[in-house]
Amino acid sequence: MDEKFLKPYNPNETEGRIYEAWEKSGLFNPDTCIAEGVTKDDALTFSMVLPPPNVTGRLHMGHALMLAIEDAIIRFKRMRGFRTLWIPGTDHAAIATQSVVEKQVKKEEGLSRHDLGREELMKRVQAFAAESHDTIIGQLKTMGASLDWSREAFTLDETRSRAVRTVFKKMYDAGLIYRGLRIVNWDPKGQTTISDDEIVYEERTAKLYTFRYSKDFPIPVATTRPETKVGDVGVAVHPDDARYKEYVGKEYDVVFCDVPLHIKVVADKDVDPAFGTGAVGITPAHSKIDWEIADRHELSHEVIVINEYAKMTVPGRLEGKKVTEAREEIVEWLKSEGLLEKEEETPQQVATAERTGGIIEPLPKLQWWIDVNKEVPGRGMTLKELMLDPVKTGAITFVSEHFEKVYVHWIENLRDWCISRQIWYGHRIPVWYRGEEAVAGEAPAGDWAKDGWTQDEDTLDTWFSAGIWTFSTLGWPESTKDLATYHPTDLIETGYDILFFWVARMILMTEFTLGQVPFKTVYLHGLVRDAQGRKMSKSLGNNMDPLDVAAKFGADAARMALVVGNTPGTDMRISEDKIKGYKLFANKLWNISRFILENTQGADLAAPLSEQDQAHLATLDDIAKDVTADIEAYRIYLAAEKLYHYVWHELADKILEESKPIIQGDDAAAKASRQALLLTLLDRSLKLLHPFMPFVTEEIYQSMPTKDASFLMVAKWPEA
RNA sequence: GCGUCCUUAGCUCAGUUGGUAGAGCAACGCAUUUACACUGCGAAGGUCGGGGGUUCGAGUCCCUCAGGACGCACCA
Repeated sequence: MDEKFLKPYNPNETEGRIYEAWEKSGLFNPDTCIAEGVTKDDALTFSMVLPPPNVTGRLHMGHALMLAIEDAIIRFKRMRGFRTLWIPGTDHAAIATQSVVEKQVKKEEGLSRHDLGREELMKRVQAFAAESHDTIIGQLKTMGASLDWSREAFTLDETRSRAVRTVFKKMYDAGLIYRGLRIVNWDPKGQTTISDDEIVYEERTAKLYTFRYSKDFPIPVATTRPETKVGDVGVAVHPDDARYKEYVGKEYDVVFCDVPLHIKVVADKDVDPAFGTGAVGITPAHSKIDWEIADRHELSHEVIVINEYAKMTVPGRLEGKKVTEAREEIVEWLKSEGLLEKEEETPQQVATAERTGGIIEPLPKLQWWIDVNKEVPGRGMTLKELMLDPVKTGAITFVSEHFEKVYVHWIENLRDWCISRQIWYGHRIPVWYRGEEAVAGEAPAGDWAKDGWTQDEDTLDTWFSAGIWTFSTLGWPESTKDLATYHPTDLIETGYDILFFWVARMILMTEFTLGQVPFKTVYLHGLVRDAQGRKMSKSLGNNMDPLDVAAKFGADAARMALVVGNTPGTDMRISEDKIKGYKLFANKLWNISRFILENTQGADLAAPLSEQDQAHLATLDDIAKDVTADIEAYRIYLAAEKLYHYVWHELADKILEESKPIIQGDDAAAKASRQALLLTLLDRSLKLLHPFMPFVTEEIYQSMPTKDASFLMVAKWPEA
């Protein structure tokens, strides 16, 4: 027996060394597996992309959970003989990354991005991204992820950039990408547009003011934003509202807080007669719904009274004031003029930017959009329908079916996707202008700048490049062998919090570009919370660093703790106590091995098994059958638990105890049978446990007399 | 407002297609130079949120009520 078993299992001495050996073997790469005869040339494929972590810093426990699940599945498939590919990569994460660096520069040097300029800021961001990338790759390896590093990708590298430009052009030519002036979600803090999904609503109480534009104006109007009223061009009431019927169509000129306004009364069914006074002041430039109402009634869109810095632009007393100051000023003015009729508290959902926390200012802006309601040429369906179709037909299934309902509900409410951002880090919009001319896709031939062309200043939403990840990582737009072999991928595994951001966008982009689903199955995991059930956050100081956890208890223990009993789609709680329990389990397995190896020296593996021992073998066969079915059905939380239970309470507590007198006894046949049994049971247990605890099982396997492959990682899965 | 999920042992959670309730941790009793930086054995603990229905049979399906979490939404 190897002397290493005389000491308790020490993951710190083992895990790094094992990972290095795996990596060196090249067996994470399916091509090597085929070359070495581990995988058959014509084996079924199983492919998966790693959801690329943002290059914004370090990995958290959510990432560790993701890796534990995905690596378990990939290792299982690899051992079962599948041609298995798991592609690693990282995401440039546009706004997220740029804002981290901007904050850093502001803090350390007191400079804004405009002080630095586009080129210099990009240098800083790229340096930061490179550093984050290296940290993240190290963390992925620490967790034991068996990713094929030869195929690593980055959402902003050359191959992926080309894919982005190609998809953009294809959509542009199909008339699905358009440039349009609309009300956007403007983040004054981040100085960029954001999509609807990047908004976080915060519940606050606001004041609802009821007022009249002037003493002789016939209709009182309610608002929570008096400062926007200097931009009003109309008042809308419900068509059936008897109170105001006589005024519909009439026009009024008023002077409101020194600003001359021309107000037309219109009837629109979107107005709720029961709310406030049943009349809405229409501010087309600073409210989405007002813009639409103005559209329907041919009211002017031109009146803009707030700028990108959330400051007033109307000439006079309000000019240059922040919106909050202007609000107070106007309320004072209304009071002094006797125009304020009521002031009441009302609950309000304030739209804020997810990344910066800035309060969203709706502004009209010329932006790039993806039209989700227009028929896709040649497909007979809109993008919305293309997103729904594979889910409805079952081409894509969700591991927890209820997410299918959530997904459908979201799509039913989906509007056009704003894809342009006014930041610098990301894929520059591939459109070049010269006068009235515009070309999309690739830059005009020759020295285009000299020829009078300029490229669009904006960059693309980071989810645009993330949306094509399943095929851009396989080399598209080249028709590569990888693409033909591994796409559609089999499984996407990610957090439910990015179902809309990412999963939905991948379905959209892939259906459009390839006419394929990006993946066949969606497995969504929940949030990792602390022992009290709170979200982990910097401000609470309850963050757990996967690296610290791995250093203290071992990556195997962390992985087991994250997987056992954690049903897909539901949040889980993690504590050091729980992880410690699985460190003890690793040690238990270690000692089981020590006992078995110590007591089976020189044993005959082919010895005939007694009836009792055959029964023990059959028990494990049943477990193996169960576990295989569980993992195939993505119930890996059950598989891991069953194995834990078997190894500890069946193999150790019952069979090992029962074996002591047999091995020390005089019945040579019984002893030989039992020795062969113990080695077989241990061998199979190691194989079954490997996907969940890859390091300790590999380390033991290397000392097993039953060793039948270079690495346990590529040993054959025990099929009953 | 629309939608989704949760409520099972003191705590955290399982319970795959309906067949007389399970695990981990905690707590209790006992054992222990044992393969085990500990571990083993044993006992205890639940009217499965309330009510109703379908069924030979419901933690599991349907309805309803209550409490909690979350997602979406242009209520000015």
